Amino acid sequence: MALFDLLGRSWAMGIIWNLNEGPHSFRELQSKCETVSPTTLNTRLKELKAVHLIERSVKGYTLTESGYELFALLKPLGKWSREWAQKLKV
Amino acid sequence: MALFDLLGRSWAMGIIWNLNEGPHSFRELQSKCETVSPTTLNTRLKELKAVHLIERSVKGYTLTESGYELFALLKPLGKWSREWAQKLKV
DNA sequence: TTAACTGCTACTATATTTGTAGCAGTACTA
DNA sequence: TAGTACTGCTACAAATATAGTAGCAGTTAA
Repeated sequence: MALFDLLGRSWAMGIIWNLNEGPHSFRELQSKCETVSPTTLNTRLKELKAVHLIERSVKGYTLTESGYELFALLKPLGKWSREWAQKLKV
Repeated sequence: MALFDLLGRSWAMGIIWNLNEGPHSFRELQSKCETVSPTTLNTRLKELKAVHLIERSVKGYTLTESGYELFALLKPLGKWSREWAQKLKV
């Protein structure tokens, strides 16, 4: 349940989702996650670093091996959510 | 991203996770999610009902068909998180 | 030296969550 | 009939999390 606690915080999954596309700088993440405040972004990044899901490299923030594993599990949610959104509209 | 916004709220995933085991009453959910306040629980239940992921039956709150689909996608996270927790301890 | 970046912090305002108490309804039992 | 014990849920204040804006200190390049 600790995972749900971690992921169930604002932008945690959004950050992981965006980092899958490759390394991103702090400001890049800020613009990708449009309404995230720098305060929250920094807090989330610290938390994700602390549990080794992301790390800082020269190129910016990147997913660790574990981070990629987690993304792989999250990925199907993307497709499902689009189908689910369709159903809701009807 | 609307899905991440919805799931990225406190206890949203915990509720879905617990409801997979079968119908639960309000008070049962409250005791399963130990530190959830009734205010938040009720808010979350309303939100999940609004998007038809859960519904109320005679036996209590239950997952809808969509809800079960979503749980199926979330399920692998349980196994993964245990392995991940192991790594962190080392 | 200046300009334009970078990651990040400080600060206040607003939103969310907690924690506790308790109400109104239903079912059962004495 | 009155009492007890449940139920889902609401009210309210305190604590916490997030947003939004401004700007600092550092690096890079002209």
